[in-house]
Amino acid sequence: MAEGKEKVVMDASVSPKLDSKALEESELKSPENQASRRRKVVEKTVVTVKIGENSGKLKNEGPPSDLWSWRKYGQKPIKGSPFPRGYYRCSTSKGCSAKKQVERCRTDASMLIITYTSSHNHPGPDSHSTTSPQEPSSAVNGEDQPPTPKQQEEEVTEQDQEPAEEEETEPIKTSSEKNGGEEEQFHYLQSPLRSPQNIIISQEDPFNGNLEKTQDHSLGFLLDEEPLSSCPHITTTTPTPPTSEENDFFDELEELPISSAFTSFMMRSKFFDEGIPVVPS
DNA sequence: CGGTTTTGACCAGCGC
DNA sequence: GCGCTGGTCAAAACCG
Repeated sequence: MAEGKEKVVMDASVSPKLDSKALEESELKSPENQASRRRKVVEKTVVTVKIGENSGKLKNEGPPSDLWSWRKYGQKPIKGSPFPRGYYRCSTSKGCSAKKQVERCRTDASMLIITYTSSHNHPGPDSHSTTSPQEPSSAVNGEDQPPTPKQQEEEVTEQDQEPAEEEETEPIKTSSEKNGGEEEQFHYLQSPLRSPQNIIISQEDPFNGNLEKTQDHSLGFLLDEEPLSSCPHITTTTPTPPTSEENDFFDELEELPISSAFTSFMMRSKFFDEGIPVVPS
């Protein structure tokens, strides 16, 4: 169980690419590909973000705060989920095939599940901003796409359209045991990104059966039972109340688009490959 | 005026 | 083979 999650994260270190490249190419080549890529499996990066706190400014469903601009091209209600899923495409660059799906955790509206597909084939919007002191410089080798060195900058968001359904739903209070299991994730997440919230990243590799299994599993129980543990990779709750010092620190961070950092971070699979301090036990 | 968002319809893949 | 669900496109409306 908990291990599953870890696994997910770990697997995340798999390099995400290949497909995306092929995809891009095919996509550009002919429109027919559209059909082919419809349900094709592509590398997917799943990020779970807790927006409870941010909801104040981020409202609800719009965590998409990468440095890239996203254009919404569709929205669909998903079976089994009271919340619709939004489909976004990168509008920063015309040829960019980066896409992402944003949906809320069906049981915990404060949790957002963002699924990134494909990667950007262009440098980010340029944030000139420091290259993020949080990321290890060793991660600078974009072996795949131009690693956009930027991370925080603005928060984009959407507004809450849902009448507050469960916005305040109790954040699955993970008990201590969960904490233990999640610890790793938390570490990993917090370390590199320093995010005060709970962000879980998991990457789905079509080539990796493991992952799917894990996810499936989570989802399975998510759909049928244990409505409480809803989010597949969720984790939970604020683990530790930051001390005043940290609090301050977090406070600042909160102002930063965490997701953005996250995204960029994820985009750089390199980072994943090398920066991940987490290790399977 | 340009870009983005919204909504409905269509198409393709997947499961039964 | 059929039905269902998910994903994308296209047109219209809205906003900055």
